Amino acid sequence: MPGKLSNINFNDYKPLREVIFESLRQAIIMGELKPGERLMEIQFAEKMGVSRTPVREAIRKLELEGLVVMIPRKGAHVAELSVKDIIDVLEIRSSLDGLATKLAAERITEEELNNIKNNIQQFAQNMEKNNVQGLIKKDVEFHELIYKASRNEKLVHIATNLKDQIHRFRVVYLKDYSSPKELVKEHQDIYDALKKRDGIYAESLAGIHINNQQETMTTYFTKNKNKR
Amino acid sequence: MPGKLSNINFNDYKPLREVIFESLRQAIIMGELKPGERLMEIQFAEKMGVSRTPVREAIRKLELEGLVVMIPRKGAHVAELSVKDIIDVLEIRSSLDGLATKLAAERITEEELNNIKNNIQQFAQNMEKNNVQGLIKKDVEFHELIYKASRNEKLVHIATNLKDQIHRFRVVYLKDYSSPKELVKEHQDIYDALKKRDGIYAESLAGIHINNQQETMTTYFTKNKNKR
DNA sequence: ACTAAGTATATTATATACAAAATACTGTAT
DNA sequence: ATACAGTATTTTGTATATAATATACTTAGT
Repeated sequence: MPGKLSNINFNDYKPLREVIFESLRQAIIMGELKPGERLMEIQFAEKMGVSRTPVREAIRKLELEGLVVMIPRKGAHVAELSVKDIIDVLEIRSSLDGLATKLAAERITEEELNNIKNNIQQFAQNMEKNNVQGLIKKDVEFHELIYKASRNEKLVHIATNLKDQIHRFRVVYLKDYSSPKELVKEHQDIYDALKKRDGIYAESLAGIHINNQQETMTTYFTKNKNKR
Repeated sequence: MPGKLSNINFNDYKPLREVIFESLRQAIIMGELKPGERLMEIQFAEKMGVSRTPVREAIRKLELEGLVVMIPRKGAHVAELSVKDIIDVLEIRSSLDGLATKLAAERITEEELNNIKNNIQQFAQNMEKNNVQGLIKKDVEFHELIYKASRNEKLVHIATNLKDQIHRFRVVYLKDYSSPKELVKEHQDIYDALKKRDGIYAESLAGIHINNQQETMTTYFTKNKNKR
């Protein structure tokens, strides 16, 4: 068989519902669809030039993921984000990041350690350039790298979901209230612990790292209470 | 307004898709639908006397929950359970049970503590009667009580999902390989720590509790390796 | 018997249709 | 103006229809 053909994947068909699912999901995570905003099937179907059926199926999945709330016979709307919700998510993340980092300390490869090293470097570069969007991206990536190194797919899945649930909000507060310098220091410390394969220390550092974020976030909310 | 009427909830309408979702979900968790078994829309639709539409929507949700795997254009089947999957789930549970128990130590009410006390008592009764089904039920309930006391709804949601993903399997191994006496002791210790509001100790006990289950499970698999 | 091509059947993916409920609108009475 | 009843419109929930793909079933050739 000619080499070229073997590179083509004939099985990359993706159902419409999946495309729509990812599209709506992204729109919610990125804040284009605001919390509380109604999701009307016909509207999306027409905008995308498809029928209601695949849109409905996409919304069902988003509902289970917690990004969308359904009220029978009334329809779906983007899930609201209360302060309690965000604290709840960060509480869980603190624990799961600890676990992921502990597992990563046992299972991470040299290559993966290098990827993390590079990530920290790039984070620092974005910091110098005052590139907030880039900072967020690299911060998200840092945690993804560690989760992947844990070799626990379900853990990756849950963490991704939790991260996405509060991403809309992170964009807001990370911009104004966190200090990237501290973040980069914390990332560096975690990396060092991973490199030394010190699971217990890495675990506690990761937990503290998220707890710090929780505090930053709480500060943000007490200062901006009036805006709500 | 007459008192009687106010007790009636006119808003208890549940869409068919939800009924079907829960029904299929239960069938998978309880093992009536076996891992790998195909889920064909028409079949279920006819059996339940409905159209394919609500069945499809139910399956989409089950897919996101991880109980069902979809292959485009080929259909859905009940997710298989590898040993790795179960270890992964228990790894996460160990961490989350620790978290839930720590939080519960801070937030649990006297009434909830009593419920746990009763639960342990009932567990012991089932043990004397050699009632395996009852044991499993009370064991599940014990953990549910603690999760609820954590006052973190998302944590409850995730833990429920994880629990259900491996429930089919638990039924098998808990019957033959775990020693209820140790379980009751561990539950009792966790209860004592909660009562004393000793979060740190309660957390570590809860983690160990799940790790023990993981070991029991590993033993089960090494002994039954040939059967697979 | 075993394979391969061709055909029939079953199943999924999507679109459309229709009933029932929710929402928006309109006009009337106060 | 405000509240309310009644109607029109929109939207959801479910059923059905249709096209495309996948699976099962022949049957011819070896």
